[in-house]
Amino acid sequence: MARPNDEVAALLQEYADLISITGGDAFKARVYEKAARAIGGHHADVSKLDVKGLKEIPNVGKSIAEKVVEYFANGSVSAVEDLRAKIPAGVRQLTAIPTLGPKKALVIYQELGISTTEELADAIHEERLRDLKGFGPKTEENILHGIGLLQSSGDRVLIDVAMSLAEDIVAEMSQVTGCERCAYAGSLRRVRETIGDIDILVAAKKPQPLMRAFTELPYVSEVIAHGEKKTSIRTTKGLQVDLRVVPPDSWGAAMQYFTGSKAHNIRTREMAVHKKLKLSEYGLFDTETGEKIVSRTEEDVYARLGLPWIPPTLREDRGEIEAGLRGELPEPVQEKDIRGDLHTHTDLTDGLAPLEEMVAAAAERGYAYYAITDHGPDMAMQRMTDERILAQRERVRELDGEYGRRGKRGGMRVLHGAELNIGPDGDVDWTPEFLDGFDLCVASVHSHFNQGRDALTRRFVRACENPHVNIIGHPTTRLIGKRPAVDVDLDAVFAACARTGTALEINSHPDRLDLRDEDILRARRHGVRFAVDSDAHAVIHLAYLRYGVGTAQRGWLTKDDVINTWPLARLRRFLDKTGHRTEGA
DNA sequence: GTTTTGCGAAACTATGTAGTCAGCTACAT
Repeated sequence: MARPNDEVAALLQEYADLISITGGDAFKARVYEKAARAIGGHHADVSKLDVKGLKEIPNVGKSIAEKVVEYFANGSVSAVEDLRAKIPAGVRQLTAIPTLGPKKALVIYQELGISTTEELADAIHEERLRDLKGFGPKTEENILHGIGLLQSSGDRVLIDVAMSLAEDIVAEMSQVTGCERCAYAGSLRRVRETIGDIDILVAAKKPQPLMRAFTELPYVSEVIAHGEKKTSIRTTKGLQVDLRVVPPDSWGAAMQYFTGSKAHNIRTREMAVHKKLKLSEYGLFDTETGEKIVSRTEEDVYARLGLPWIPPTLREDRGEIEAGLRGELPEPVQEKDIRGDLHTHTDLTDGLAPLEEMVAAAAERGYAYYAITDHGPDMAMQRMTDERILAQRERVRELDGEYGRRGKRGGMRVLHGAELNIGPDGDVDWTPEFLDGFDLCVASVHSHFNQGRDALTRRFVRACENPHVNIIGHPTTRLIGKRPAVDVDLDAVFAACARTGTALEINSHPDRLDLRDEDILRARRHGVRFAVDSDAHAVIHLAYLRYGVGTAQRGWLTKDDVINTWPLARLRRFLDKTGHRTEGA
């Protein structure tokens, strides 16, 4: 079930789109978009607010507040229904076809009555678009190509897939003569969980050799656009990559522009306008004289706007501008702050590498501590027994002895934990007495995802109340693009975590990234602590931590919010939920 | 339509590139 705020945000966004498509007042469309964003990002449940409460949300006035109340009272909003009656849903969907926007979609609907992709394809084949003003043979061809792309996939890809391609392209472009600087930007630099296209920025005096090298990369399947300043290609796997070449002294302004987000850029450019300046990818200019003021570094650009440099992961127009103006921007947790990984597996259960290899790889990463947390026996397919886990513990204690005295930070302590299974009623593996023997326990839901909201909420809360459960693993159990998050009252779970001293995991696996940024922002308001873990099932997975850290940053977390940045002594005090445990290994 | 200003009316509009069709549209952040 979608969060009520998200339902309303989607409805208001649709209304804004419909206003744009029908050629309505541009200001009005913009206001609805702003209100949709504000409500989507609002911390309180808007279904429980009255008109007065709703009006306290920025960019929500009387009219929109009343529409929200109407929506929750009737299940629909008459103004939206009126526009829906004029413009079939299909017309809005037509704009999902690449190269077909609202203007052309409306013309196609009004002149030919077409509102589905199939009808449109037929009309093109029957050459019925030819007579419309603004439509030529190339447009027909592009629309057909766009329909093909839409049907073949066009989906966003997981961040690790995009990252490895981007790093490869950056390395390739950096080799080209004349390339002074090269970096990836866009949603990848902002560490969004999925990536729609890859943005590569190059600083060079002469763009042509770089543009040519770019279009000649081995995995280019199609050159979408090929200009002097910008070239776009599609890879053989269907991912679009945009290359932008700017003069070297525009680097800072160009990075600022190309990193986005779009909403963040609109805000910064608005701020420039208010100061009688103009901000573009080439620099910050005086509007009247046209004189360039700054452009070399992002810091220069932000500073001239009266802002501190804003970390890319915060640039989503979620309050970072206001916080920056107030001097209250958080210092986001960094990968180097992480002292240890608290959720990892070995080949004793479903991991691929033996304990010794995982521990050695962890030490290589410079960790001060590292926890092994294989699955308990309740996940029957893992074939765990008391004997097997106790034998592992013995070996962990030996390794702790070995590694405790060496390593990059004066020794790495090896902790013995487990990943417990939260059963349908909230129970976990093993007896309390047996669980006493672990240094820490992660507990996660692995099955029975569709119990219903109330039962699932009770289940999570019960796990939090268990004195042996320290961390809730991959809390919503989603798999990006494959399995939705469980329907649970997250605010109730967050409150339980804060009350019981249970941390929430930010699982760094690119398939999961769970919790996600928006949930982290909400959980943080409850005073919850977090653990950024890799959930590594192989040595190479330990490096996924970078994505978890990026996600934590997007949730505005600082070092202090994340328990595995803490020194071991402080971590141990946190892990001792009842305050009764004696100091362990 | 909301916010700001000062109670009805004014102000609010991001910027630039490439493509395609003959002035815009779509798209990128």
